[in-house]
Amino acid sequence: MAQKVKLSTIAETLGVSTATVSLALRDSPLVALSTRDRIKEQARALGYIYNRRAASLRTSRSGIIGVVVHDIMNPFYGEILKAIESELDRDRQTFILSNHYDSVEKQRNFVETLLQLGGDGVIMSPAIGTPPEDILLAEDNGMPAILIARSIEGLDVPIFRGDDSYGISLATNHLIGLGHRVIAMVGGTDQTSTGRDRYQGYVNALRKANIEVDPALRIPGPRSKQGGFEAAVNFLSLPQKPTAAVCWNDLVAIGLMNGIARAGLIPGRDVSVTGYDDLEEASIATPSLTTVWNGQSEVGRSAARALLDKLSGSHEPDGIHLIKPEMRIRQSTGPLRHSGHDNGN
Amino acid sequence: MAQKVKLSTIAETLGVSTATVSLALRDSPLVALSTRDRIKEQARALGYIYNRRAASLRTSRSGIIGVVVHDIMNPFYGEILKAIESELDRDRQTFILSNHYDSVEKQRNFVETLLQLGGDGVIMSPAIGTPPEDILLAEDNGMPAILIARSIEGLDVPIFRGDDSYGISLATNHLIGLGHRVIAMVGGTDQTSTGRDRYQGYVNALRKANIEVDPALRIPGPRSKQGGFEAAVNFLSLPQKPTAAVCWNDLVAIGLMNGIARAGLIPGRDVSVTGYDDLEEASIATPSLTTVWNGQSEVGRSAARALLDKLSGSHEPDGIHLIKPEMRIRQSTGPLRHSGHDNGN
DNA sequence: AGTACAATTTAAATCGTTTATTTAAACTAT
DNA sequence: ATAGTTTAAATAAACGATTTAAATTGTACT
Repeated sequence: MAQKVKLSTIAETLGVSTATVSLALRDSPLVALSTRDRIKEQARALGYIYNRRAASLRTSRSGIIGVVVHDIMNPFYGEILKAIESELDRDRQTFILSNHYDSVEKQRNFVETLLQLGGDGVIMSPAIGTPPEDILLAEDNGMPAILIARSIEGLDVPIFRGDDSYGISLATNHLIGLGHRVIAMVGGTDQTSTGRDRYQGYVNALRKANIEVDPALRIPGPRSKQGGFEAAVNFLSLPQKPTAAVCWNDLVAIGLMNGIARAGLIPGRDVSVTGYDDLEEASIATPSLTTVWNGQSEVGRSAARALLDKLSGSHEPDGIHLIKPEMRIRQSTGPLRHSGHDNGN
Repeated sequence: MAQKVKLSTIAETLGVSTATVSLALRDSPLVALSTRDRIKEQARALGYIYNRRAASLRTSRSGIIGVVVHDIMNPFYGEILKAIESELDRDRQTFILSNHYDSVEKQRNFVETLLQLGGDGVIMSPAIGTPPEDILLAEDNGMPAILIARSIEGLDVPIFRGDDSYGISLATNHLIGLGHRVIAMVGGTDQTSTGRDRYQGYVNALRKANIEVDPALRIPGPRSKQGGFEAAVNFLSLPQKPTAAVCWNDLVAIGLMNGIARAGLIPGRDVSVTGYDDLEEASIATPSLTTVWNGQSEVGRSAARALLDKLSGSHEPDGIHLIKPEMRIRQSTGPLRHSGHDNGN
């Protein structure tokens, strides 16, 4: 590798000062247009590469934004990330992505690393059990945080997420409207705000329809396709013989449908299943999945926008921003058939 | 935010020099153990945060490694990324992830950004049409590159990938062994090395079994679940009435099976379908998918390892590293039934 | 007491930018 | 011409760490 080209290399070969070069490359009107052109041309010719760490050392803006979620391979987060990416790209910000897999420690390491790199801000879907201090660590060191998808108690940081309680009640009401009375809830956990909200929404909808809430109809845990698949056994052997399932998300729903199909029943006919999120996949599943659109792209876009606005000082975001979910009715739900799924028993 | 704590803050409050503090925090034997302890304690007490950009300005090692692939939401890359992540984590390297969506320009921007940030190295699955110069840009500026999954002609950079030609011939042979003679190939593109290799493997296997290769049986294009789903229509209306499909990857296969099911046929019985990659999802699909394990975790792990070794100077990797794929037989393939999929016509 | 040696600590240069302040040159207006 | 403006470029001081040569201190031995 040839000697590294830096501002001073350009300056020397052109017989000007580094200050002039620095200003010229950033198109400052302080340097004459003709000089600017000469300098830019030379920079290109020499293959100059801007050294951001040197610059940010001086300016204390790195152009780096961190994003940490449970699992970037999970399509739910994937859709959010895609929206964040396109919003940040537009502002020419570099973003550093990480999974925390719900490990508070991994998450803290990430925030720490980001601080070391001089990150300008961070967007996070906090790990289960995140103590407020871990978020404050960022804020206190001048790196504003925005939360997505999950809240943290006792913390005043802007958050963007879907209205889970309302959303799940949409799904539940849809099933009730189809005549179902024994409706299970499959997946999720009480350890996240999202989990509690969704269960609450399910309970509320049942109550409002005067259906007794049977805690045994809840199968907590699954959050993945694999989990939903495995939960099918459990679901099919519930003594109350549910005719429908409100699932934690689309992945669980698809997994559950696969499990149900594997047992010889036809999802959408013998058992109605709703998902949550409306992933791309929902519409091509077999049967296509009735689900609730959870505004992933909206969450990602507006969280990123909020952070950028805060950084540029143009607007200070705060409080909770709830995106209104919407029902998407497809083939995985249908009217109650009186045989139920136990083959006429 | 309180005044920023830096080395000199610690030095002053303790009455030592910044040199001592710097050395102490990195556990240099040059500084007395007692002093080291005092300094570390103070650093903790003051909430000191190491400034990596300042340090790397001096040391020219940033601890940043870039990874760019087609689409991180694609589970195939997801599994590779997971392996890379865990390997880099072990070495406490930060990794910056990006999609290029097969845009050469987006990919070049990423490399450029990485250079600006002082990235130590980059792992890439190059975008379609990547000119060798774009890789050399990295190498020439002291940032070694390692390729994964896809090759680039005329470039001497280490690469790790599955043996596509061999792998796809495994799948093809499996179908031939089951009695199938009219076997379509669904998905993929000639624009990547992978695409050409896989088609070649399919052709070779057919030839070796003395089956005539009919170009019309190739449905190029699809690489996603959605794509496979849509290709079903096309597949089912081929005049040669194929009884089996070798798919580009698991996603296409699953999509295709969904499409086939939607048309009233039963995949695994009426039409045999093979996937490629052996994603987690393959085993829970309905029917479970016969596929070829493509060594994603192995590719990711060894590519990361190779880069780290190169950076540490302990070993210089080079050449092509082919991972041997393995057959995974499940329920989506079965013996040829003489009715074919056209309902006895 | 003087010397040698090891164990600690420090001063100062350096990494590649940015930016406030100066200087120099070129115009303007009297 | 001269003082006053504008415009253009240069100087030099940061930013926050690392690193090496040099200085300081302490110990041991003759």
